[in-house]
Amino acid sequence: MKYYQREGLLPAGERTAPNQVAYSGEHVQRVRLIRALLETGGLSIAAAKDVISALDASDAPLSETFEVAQHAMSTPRTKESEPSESARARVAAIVVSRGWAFSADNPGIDAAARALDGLSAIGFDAPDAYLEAYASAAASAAAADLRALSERTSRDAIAELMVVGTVLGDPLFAGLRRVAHEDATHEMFATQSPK
Amino acid sequence: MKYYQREGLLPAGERTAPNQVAYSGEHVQRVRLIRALLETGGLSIAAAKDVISALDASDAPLSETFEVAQHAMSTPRTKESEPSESARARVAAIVVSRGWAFSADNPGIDAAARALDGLSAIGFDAPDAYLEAYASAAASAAAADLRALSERTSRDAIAELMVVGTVLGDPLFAGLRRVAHEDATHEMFATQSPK
DNA sequence: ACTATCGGATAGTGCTACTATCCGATAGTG
DNA sequence: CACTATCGGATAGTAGCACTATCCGATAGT
Repeated sequence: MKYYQREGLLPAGERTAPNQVAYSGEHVQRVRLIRALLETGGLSIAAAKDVISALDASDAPLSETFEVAQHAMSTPRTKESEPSESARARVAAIVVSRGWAFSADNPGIDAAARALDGLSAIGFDAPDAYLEAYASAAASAAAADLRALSERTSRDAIAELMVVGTVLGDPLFAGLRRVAHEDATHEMFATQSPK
Repeated sequence: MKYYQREGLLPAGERTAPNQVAYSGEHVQRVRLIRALLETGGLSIAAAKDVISALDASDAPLSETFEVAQHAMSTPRTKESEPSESARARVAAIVVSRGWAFSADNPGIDAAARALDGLSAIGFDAPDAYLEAYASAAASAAAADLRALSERTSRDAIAELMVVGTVLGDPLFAGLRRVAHEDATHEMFATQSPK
């Protein structure tokens, strides 16, 4: 906690006396947020710092705040190698066919392309139907994110949800997909008894 | 590379002479797979080792192989705290309402619950519609995974795709969701010029 | 006055994922 | 057949990250 303050993640508490500091409920919430970003979102301290300072910069335009969140997520813990050009083209093709507007340097393209490269390392060249299913799942999730955003009124509340939702949406999906997998395999290997 | 051999991720090459070793194309595929697991999948060396030794254990039952993959993904880089009981209940309710069969200790439940906790740390209590959207996205992805599996014939090929697909499906989705986000925000902030 | 506690600063720790160096032996070359 | 260059293998060292422990001076309470 003193460590987080040092790193600039957590503001100092309110001075009540020269050697006493009081922490409000807001601080507690902030700590929870930091831990969620670090543990659940898998961000590094540096990335989390970028995210929370974007949250606190209430005067920055929303689009900029969003970019910070996108960027924080693509700060990998281990260095990432370049995806193959064919995988990138594959992803771009699927995305274009869905009519999405995107810029060529969107790091999501590379991230998806790297996943495709990994799959082809075991000889699985993802068919269009597979990619389409994932793209459509991603579109549904993104649409849900947007709807959630539109229900908030204040600029700060929108910025917060935008940033945190960007980071925490992935683990939310990942967890649910794992449960869905278990359900699917229950049917596949009917050997184990259900629930 | 020698490091990977030391850690048991990569088998030794074929001896051609007492001090010469030849590497086949299989080795380079294996290296690609390892790097995909580590960099793209975000696994630790230890988790990747579990995964690849599960792949090589061709005689283990498929359900067991699958569990190894599930477990490897839930080996976090930073220690994870317990999710709140209410968030767990929330996830369980959504999952039950979809009629999924799952065991109470499925780590996906906790992962999703932690994400929910993080969201509520900024005052966002995910509405049912939001969770439903993510659950349905997860179901579609899981179904696509299953279909891909069913197109492979040999037991080894199925095990491989099961394990690697479990690990790499998340980053694939994550990348695509980020592109979808950019598309969505393009419409939201019509200030920047498209493409 | 006296001690106990607090905030703040500095230095140290444990872990992970590599990387560099050394060494003895063999492969290729004249 | 000698000589050097290279190779695999083993051991030790490194860099970065996320903390954690210790010290210190000052103030709060008795």
